[in-house]
Amino acid sequence: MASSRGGRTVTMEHVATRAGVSRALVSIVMRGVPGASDENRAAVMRAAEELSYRPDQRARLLGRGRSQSIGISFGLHDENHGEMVEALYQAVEGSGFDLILSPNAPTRDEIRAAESLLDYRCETLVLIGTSLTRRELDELATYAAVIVVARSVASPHLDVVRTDDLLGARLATEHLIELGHQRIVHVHGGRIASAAERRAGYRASMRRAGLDTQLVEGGRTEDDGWRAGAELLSADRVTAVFAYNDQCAAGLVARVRSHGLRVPDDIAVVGFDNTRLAASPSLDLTTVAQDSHAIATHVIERAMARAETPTAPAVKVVVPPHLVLRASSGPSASPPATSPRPTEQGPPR
Amino acid sequence: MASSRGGRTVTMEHVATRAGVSRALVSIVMRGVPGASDENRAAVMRAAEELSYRPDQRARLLGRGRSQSIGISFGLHDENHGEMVEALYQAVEGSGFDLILSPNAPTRDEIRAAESLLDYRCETLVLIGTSLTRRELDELATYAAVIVVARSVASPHLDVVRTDDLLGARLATEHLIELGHQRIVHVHGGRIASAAERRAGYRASMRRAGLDTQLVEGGRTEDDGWRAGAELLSADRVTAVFAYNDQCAAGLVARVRSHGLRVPDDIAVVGFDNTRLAASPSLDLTTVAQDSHAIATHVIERAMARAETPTAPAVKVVVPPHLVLRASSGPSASPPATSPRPTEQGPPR
DNA sequence: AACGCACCCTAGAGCGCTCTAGGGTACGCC
DNA sequence: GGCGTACCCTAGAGCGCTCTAGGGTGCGTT
Repeated sequence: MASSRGGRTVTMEHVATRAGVSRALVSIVMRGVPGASDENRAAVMRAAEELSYRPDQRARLLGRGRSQSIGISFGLHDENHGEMVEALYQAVEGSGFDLILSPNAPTRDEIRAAESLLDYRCETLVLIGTSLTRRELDELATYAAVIVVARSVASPHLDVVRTDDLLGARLATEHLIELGHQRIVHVHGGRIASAAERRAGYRASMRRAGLDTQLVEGGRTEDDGWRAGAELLSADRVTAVFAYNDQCAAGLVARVRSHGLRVPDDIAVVGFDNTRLAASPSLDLTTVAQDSHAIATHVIERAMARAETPTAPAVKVVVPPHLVLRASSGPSASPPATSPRPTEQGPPR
Repeated sequence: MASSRGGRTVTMEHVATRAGVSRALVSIVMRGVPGASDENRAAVMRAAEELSYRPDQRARLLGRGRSQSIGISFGLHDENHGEMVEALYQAVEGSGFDLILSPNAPTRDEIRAAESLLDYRCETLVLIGTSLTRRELDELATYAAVIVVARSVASPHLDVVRTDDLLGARLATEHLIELGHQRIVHVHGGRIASAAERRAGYRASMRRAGLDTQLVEGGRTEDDGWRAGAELLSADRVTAVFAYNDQCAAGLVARVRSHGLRVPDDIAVVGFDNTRLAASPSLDLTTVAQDSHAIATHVIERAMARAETPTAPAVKVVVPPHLVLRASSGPSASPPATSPRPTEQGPPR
């Protein structure tokens, strides 16, 4: 329609000519900075509108000395990362910065993803849940400011923004304790990012309550949860589980349900991350929610600060999560303690 | 490190100086085109290496007349889109084209996503599973070539690459029929993209087998499946279900299992899309797999062709899917045929 | 010796912006 | 009238590339 000037792209020059002003003035108007009369401003806007002109982002960034863009590396298949990315888009709004996405996936490793970001001259690299080694991260940090999200790294060159996993785990565990559960198992995440912190939180809460800890190897996927579920079924008198994350919890729930047990009546389950999955009616999972908006805001803030003063010492931000109560956790069906056989229903024992 | 030249970015100029040649020669070498002696080529490569120089992608694209980049709009939270994006990255490899991602999400609508792509002067817009109206699509098509993936649009301006949903639905349905099922319900997708085709495929297969069709309103999410599951439970003698997609199937399975029914013994289930979910051991879902690699290859091919001849008539490519057999489908537990009351329930027709 | 022809290489003009420097004007003030 | 000050506006030099035109060189031919 009023579009691309007969196939060719419309440039600032066209707008300038049409509005009867210089290119520079068009630039001023398009950037929304002061320095143009209201009349001309209107004229330029109209001309731009009529030609449906949109400034070329590449040229704009090139012309400006700096790129004002933030590169995001994220896991294409990780639902949490999706949430983070969405929050980042909201947080960056109106800051003048631009987000450039570079996904990593089984067939596209993180190094690759990061390099492509570097090629676009991003001032800052935001790596969500990265599994790069500290060495690789430090190397990257020589090319651009690096911000690590959702994982803790003790490098002096790297800013880190992450959820307080320890606190999250404590919230989850204490919730179960308050419900009267005593045999609470943690299906943990092994060596995955933040799994250690979650274990520590679980342990701390259990110890404080004078309860025995019991760990079962889990992981991040439903498969892992499914497998852990089998182990739980053969364990004795477990009435509650705190899983490494929602997906793991989902697999676990599926397994115990397939054995005729009820959630939460026979076994209460709490997850972590508050993914879409957790909210689904088939699961309705109590879980620990990361505050992705707060995290995103911090990330953008850090990214902009870094862009100004690249050499400032690394900043570590820890954001508290909160518990989201749903149906999967409930009071322990078993009488508080001492009774011999708490569960009457569960066949597998 | 050997990095960014004391904080400042290293440009072609630096490399040229260090290698003792002109900028133009560096350009030639970096682009890998003929026109440089082996000696100089080596010298430039070495200099670039030593300075760890990487060409600025923005400048490169700007300098070249065309952008050689393909914009991808995809659903940030849609697992299938993730698969497609990954396949696209593989397909674009070595073509000289670049992919630019722009996600859409609840807080970032598709128009927004597409516009940002336009700002980067993408030559082609690839819209995965778009829900834009045909009018909006045509409008977009005036700015750039548009390729619609995973949805059929009958516009003369738009290339379309999609899975043969009708065939997929037939594969699924006929599989269940061959297993001996007769009361096969389709939990459908309403007005969602490609839902109509899947319904049609289901109907066609059922009719051909002389069986009565029975539709239940489903949707794309687990919630939808969960709800549909309830309806199924109250329906009589349904032995098999073909669900709109895997997520819907998952919710449905969760529901029927929670009522003590077994999959596939009491009820067989087939999904669509072959998502990660379908492969998880807790589901182990028979499903229809889209051939995302074939689709991606076609998309890239189309994108490049479009970039050359923008005015060529629209091309519609339909890619056949295939059935992936897993545990969720199995022989019908109910007696083969002749039973007296085929349809006692099915209102929708 | 003059010419044709590869083959390398470089100068320099863009690409579509941004932004600094500086040129006008209009107005208020002494 | 001279001067300072605001305010608009424009020329033009980049930003870091690409790519066309054209300048050498060396070598084989006539």
